Amino acid sequence: MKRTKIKDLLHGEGGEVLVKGWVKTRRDSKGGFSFLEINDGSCLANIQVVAEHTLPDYSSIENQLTTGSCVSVRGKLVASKGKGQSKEVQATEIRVYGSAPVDYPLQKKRHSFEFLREIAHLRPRTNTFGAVMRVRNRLAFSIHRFFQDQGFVYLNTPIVTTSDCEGAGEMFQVTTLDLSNPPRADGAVHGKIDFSQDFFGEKTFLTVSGQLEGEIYAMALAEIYTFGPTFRAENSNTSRHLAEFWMVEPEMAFYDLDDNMDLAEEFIKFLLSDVMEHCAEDMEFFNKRIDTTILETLKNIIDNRFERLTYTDAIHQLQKASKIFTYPVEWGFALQAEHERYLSEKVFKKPIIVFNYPEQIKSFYMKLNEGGETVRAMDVLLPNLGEIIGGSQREENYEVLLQRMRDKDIDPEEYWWYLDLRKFGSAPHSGFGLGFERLVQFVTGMENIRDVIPFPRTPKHAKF
RNA sequence: UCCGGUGUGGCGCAAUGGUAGCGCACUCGGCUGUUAACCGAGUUGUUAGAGGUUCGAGUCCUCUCACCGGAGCCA
Repeated sequence: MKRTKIKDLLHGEGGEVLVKGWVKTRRDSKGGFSFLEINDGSCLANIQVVAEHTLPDYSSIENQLTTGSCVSVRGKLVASKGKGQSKEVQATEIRVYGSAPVDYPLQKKRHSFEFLREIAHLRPRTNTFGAVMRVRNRLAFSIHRFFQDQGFVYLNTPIVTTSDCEGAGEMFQVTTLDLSNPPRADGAVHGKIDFSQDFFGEKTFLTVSGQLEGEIYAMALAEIYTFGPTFRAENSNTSRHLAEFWMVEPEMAFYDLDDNMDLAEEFIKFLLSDVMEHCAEDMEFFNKRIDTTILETLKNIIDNRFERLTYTDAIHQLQKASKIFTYPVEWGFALQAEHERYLSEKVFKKPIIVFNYPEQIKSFYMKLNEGGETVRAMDVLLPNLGEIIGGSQREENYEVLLQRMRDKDIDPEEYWWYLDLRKFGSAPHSGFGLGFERLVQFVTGMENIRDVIPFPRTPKHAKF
């Protein structure tokens, strides 16, 4: 007999069923039976199993039916005689796959997320992490659907790369050299390490972004997107940063900055409404237990147009604010978290897109506006979260790009292939990057980014 | 990395410088178509580590470690 998932069971017809899952809790009745709450991860809800103590072999398995144990239950799906659930399984046979001794760390009560991080191998069995991972899964799925429906090509960019100055952050070096005795140039004991003897014959790193490679394929397939892991070796200790995280990076030929912003806004709205529709039960849970405003917040975002303002207008808005900021508000300086929050949370009270940033504070590949003071960069800022998307129209003019690289001390030799894209059949194009974990964080209302990825990697932490 | 905070039974938390306690979990007993069940009893601690001040330190001081929050960097 095939196992029925609890998700399907709860809408099922009744009759003979086979359920397999983990015991959340057991309540004994001296009326000669016990209640088992079983969860199999297919949904948030448990199924209640009624276990008569007259079942064959019940006495021999009774002390194995503990919180955390894994069981297989054959029985009949019937209407529940008790309150609190409409259906339950009247067991006719219970088998224990694996019992859980009393030192099972998950108790029938709330645990702190700090504690659960220490037991990352067991935390998926909690309500919260089950719900987070189902939502995360749905978001990943709908990211693909959004782009696939519009004919974008899913592109896999390399994890190991030789570019070491994309400017996105510190990089993890990848090497197979013997670190206790690396080969040295000209044999000197303290000479420079000779990376020509390394696995790839030169210095290599884990990627910080697939954007530049994405642009290559956008210059052939027109519309592509990447969705993969990225790595930053920054010593960032915040609730919004990971050393290993997943990023979505669409890159589109023939898109200008306005098209880019349109796509970003449409993208976010699509993802939010999709998850509200398809993860309704889990989202209700978040709204009840994690953040009581989350459903309202998401709905607001779906229903309202993102406020778009230039960096210059943002500065004006901040300058006329009565609030005293810790960091100076002056044209040419980067917007600080406190500035971004003030704009999205206090002034506009909704997502905002700031665009046309000063040229000096943005990357070399962003398209220079006329006048040369600003570049066509844009950031999507969400209330309570901050930056979720960063993007730009790319510089497609060969000479301008070359000059921008020189101005920012970037060796054009190293990016010869990137420059070639402007030399041979250049085209206006744009793209953006979305931090996947930040999206999951925002949608679920979870406060710490370490709790929306199965196994978080942060400074001094790579366990599991 | 900087600033601030926290570290006490398995988990969540108390404790003016003066005998380390409560809730949950666990064990035993009672009760019940139960719902984070309930009622009664019981077990569980080198108070993160090292040093110092003091008659006396969980509490004050110094250092180390870990974790949390905020900031910077960014997605």
